[in-house]
Formats: sequence, structure tokens, C-alpha cells
Amino acid sequence: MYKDLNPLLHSQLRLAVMSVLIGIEEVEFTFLKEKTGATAGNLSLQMGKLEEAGYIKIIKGFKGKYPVTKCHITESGKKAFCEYATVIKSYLQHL
Amino acid sequence: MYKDLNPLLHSQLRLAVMSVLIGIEEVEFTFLKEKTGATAGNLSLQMGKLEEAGYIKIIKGFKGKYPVTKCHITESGKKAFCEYATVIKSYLQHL
DNA sequence: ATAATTTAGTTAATATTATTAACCTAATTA
DNA sequence: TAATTAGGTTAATAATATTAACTAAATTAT
Repeated sequence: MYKDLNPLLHSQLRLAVMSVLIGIEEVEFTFLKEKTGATAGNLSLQMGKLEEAGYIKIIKGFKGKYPVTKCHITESGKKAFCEYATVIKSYLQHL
Repeated sequence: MYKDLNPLLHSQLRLAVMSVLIGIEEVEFTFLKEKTGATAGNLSLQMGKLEEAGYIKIIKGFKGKYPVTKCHITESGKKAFCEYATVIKSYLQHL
């Protein structure tokens, strides 16, 4: 009846990260931090989990002399996010 | 930007319970157990939390000689569920 | 020059939440 | 009367999320 909600995406912060990334080509860590309102520590951990799952790709580089972390969503991430959306909508169908 | 998701509702099982209850006047514990696929223990705990929040009302009675637990959603529960639905949809808007 | 502050994170420890496993009471069936 | 079923509850455990402390290098102030 009720399909399982992908537990990796059923987390406010990870879902917010995916939500930002699905609408944009590539973003910096600090941009995500601002958009989601998360602390750097929590964001770092949750992004690590999304990368481990293959949902996002994290690329470390430099902006001038400072290190910057950029990231983007993967095809597999897009698919998972769409599936999650479909499933959670089924929980809301009686509205 | 991203509003918080009510943590009481952002739980697969509690959301499923609310989803069932919003579409029906009153149900028995065992019906909910079957619909959600939850174990009795977990369901009992999560329903307790929903009741504590005032989102559902639990009524204990008897069906013949056996105890039965029935429950229904409250107005406050309907409101919270609708708000949750609105907020989570905002996370999915870029699809 | 060097001390304090800022940028950009990571990681260990802690707090919170969810789930299971064991348990309880009473009724029913073998 | 012994085992099983109905209908749960609760203590213990497992899983998750969040914070707080820390690292390293660059920049600004004294």
C-alpha cells in the first residue's frame, strides 16, 4: 500500500540539498550552506552520505588561493529524487 | 528558503498513519497495522506520539470481549498534515 | 613580525529518533 | 490444562542527525 520512502532522501537537509541541485548545474558548498541554512558540519556529513550513495559528485578545487568544494547531482541522483517525489505524493493523495 | 518540515510528521510511519486517517472517519489499531505494514510495537509508540501532539485521538473500548483501540484524526491533525504537504511540495518544485 | 580573525571545511562525541524484542493480560482452541 | 491467538505496552537497542571542537591555510590588524 505505502511504498517505502528512500531513507537517504527522507531527511530534511539531504532533501533540501537534492532540491537545490536538481534545479542547477553546479554549486559551491557555501552556496548550499546558505540556501539550506545548515551548519557546515552537518552539511559536510550529509553531502558525504549523498556522495557515497552516488547521488551527487563532489569536486574539490581552488578559487584563487582558497579551497572550494563544488558539487552537482548525478543521473542516479535525479532518478532517486524523482522516485522519492512520486512515493511521497502517494502519502498525500487523500488531500 | 526551505521551511522546516514538521518533524512529528516527517517520519514514514507517522505520515502513513496520518495519510490513512485523513481519508476515513475512524479506524481500528489492527487496520492501521495492516495498512502501514508496521509492527504493533512501533505503531503503538508512534500513535502515542501523534496523540500526545494532539493530532489524533485514541479511544479504547471492547469489541465483544476483546479490547480494541480505535482512533481518528483531529482538526489540529488535519491542519498539520496539510501544512506538511504544502511544505514538502516546495522541496519538489523543481521537478 | 606576529597575533587575532576569517574561510573552508572535517571528525569525534553527543543527542535524538526509530525499531525491535521481550513482555503482559485475557480469551480461545486443542 | 496447555498451547495459541488477540491486542497491545514498554524497556532496551540500533540507527540517524546535530553539534561542538578541531584542522589548515589565508588575511587583516597591531
